[in-house]
Amino acid sequence: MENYQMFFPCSGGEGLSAYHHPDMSSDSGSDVFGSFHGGNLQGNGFLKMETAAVVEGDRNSGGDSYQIGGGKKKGEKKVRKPRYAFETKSQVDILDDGYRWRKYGQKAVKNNKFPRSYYRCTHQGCNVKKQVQRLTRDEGVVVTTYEGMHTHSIDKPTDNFEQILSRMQIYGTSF
DNA sequence: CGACTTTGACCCGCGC
DNA sequence: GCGCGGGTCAAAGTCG
Repeated sequence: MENYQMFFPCSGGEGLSAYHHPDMSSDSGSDVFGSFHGGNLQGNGFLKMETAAVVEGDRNSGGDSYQIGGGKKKGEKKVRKPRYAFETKSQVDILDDGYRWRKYGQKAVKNNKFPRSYYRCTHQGCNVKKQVQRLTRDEGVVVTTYEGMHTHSIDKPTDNFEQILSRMQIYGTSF
């Protein structure tokens, strides 16, 4: 939990640099994930994004009255906050996307023997959460689920991953 | 000394 | 109503 940074930003730029965003000016959000499915990152095998599933889509994600255990629904009928699940092939659990995350919990999942970690953006007024879970079948696959959207600029300049994050923001605001 | 991780307990929704 | 599973809080500890 100390040298994950070495994997990602600059040193591990190979995997990230492989992801070339064609021309993402402001076409359409759906095209974003189209790129993900295209498997542009598979070139290296170090980092690969394949699945991007939007579980929930909602109107407000930034300044909603988020209450703990108040009205959280995970069903498909009741939408609360947009959630984006990314299946990422990585050796490390922590995917440093440039933002600052603070771990606030860790629970063992029933179906997985690996615990799921809960992270929260440490920026003020930013209620973005993310949870990282490793698959039991493939310990090299990490599922990162983002919840909410960042209302601030990126904290740390990461090579090209920043652009990926930008894309995610664009896609998120579309909802 | 500040920021962050760890870990147990608590809370809540849901199924039985 | 109870138990289970999942999500979050908060105190204490750790690291830079």
